Amino acid sequence: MGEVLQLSDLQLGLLRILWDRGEATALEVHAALVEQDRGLAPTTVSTMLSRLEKKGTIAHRTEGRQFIYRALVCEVDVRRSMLGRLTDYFFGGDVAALVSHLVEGRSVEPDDVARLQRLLAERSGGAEEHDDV
Amino acid sequence: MGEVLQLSDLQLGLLRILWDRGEATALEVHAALVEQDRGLAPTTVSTMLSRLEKKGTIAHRTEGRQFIYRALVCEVDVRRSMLGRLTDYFFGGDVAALVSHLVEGRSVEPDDVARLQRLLAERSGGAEEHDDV
DNA sequence: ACCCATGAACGACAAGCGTAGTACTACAGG
DNA sequence: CCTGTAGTACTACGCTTGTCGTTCATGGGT
Repeated sequence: MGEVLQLSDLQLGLLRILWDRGEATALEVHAALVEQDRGLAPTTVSTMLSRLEKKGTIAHRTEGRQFIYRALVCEVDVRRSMLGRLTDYFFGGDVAALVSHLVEGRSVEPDDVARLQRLLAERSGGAEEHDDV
Repeated sequence: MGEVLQLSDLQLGLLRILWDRGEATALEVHAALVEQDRGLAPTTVSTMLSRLEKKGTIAHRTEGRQFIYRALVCEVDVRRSMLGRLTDYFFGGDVAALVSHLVEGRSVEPDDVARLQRLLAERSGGAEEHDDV
């Protein structure tokens, strides 16, 4: 349905800030960026924000002379879309293959394994159908 | 420890071809691209290949007057690196969280769930240590 | 009524990507 | 020896990103 969104690091960073706080002025976004050691000039942030808006990813309303931005795409969608791309690319769209890869990799702790087992059990025992993501 | 590789779609596509066949001339790469409906001029492919080489991602040797390219990075590394980026970004580096997200998503079939359960069982019961990815 | 500060708008610029045409080189066949 | 041809090198162009500086508008304080 919606276009496949292809976001860069910085763009994702801006979005994340908007997701985290719902709305923010350009200056707030800038401040947040600075806090995460991402030091950019305020104007740079504004520029990025405008461009993102032009693409329809975010929008703003005006309050006094400040712009208050908010995201138009939700994190889940972006996440899904970017993950989907990777999945398609490296695993031919086979999500299970991707999961295997992850589980086989070194970075899953025993605790997590247990957690995932529980999750899968729920899933397979599953008469329950959740619609939420 | 190498640099974090940030590859675009097309770049990944070229790499994939090299990974699949080990080595290939520019023309072979072009042909392969065409086969996957990615119709580009041969010169475009060459250009891309050179740029990739300049960045150290691939290399070539000369045979006659043809260049035979091969990848200098392996698929596993690229996969890991790109996946890692996403994981860090969307799940704070928590691979298990990513796996949860995937499993909770709609696209895992019952068969796969079973497969994954087996995998996890192996993993938790696991005395066996495989080194391969 | 005037000036200043604050913040948006506009313009600029370098680098990298996707795309491709044209120039050059060197081997092969006559 | 000369030429055709195959295949790389060079150059170019438009577009997006990251990065800002500079200008412009406007509302608030004196």
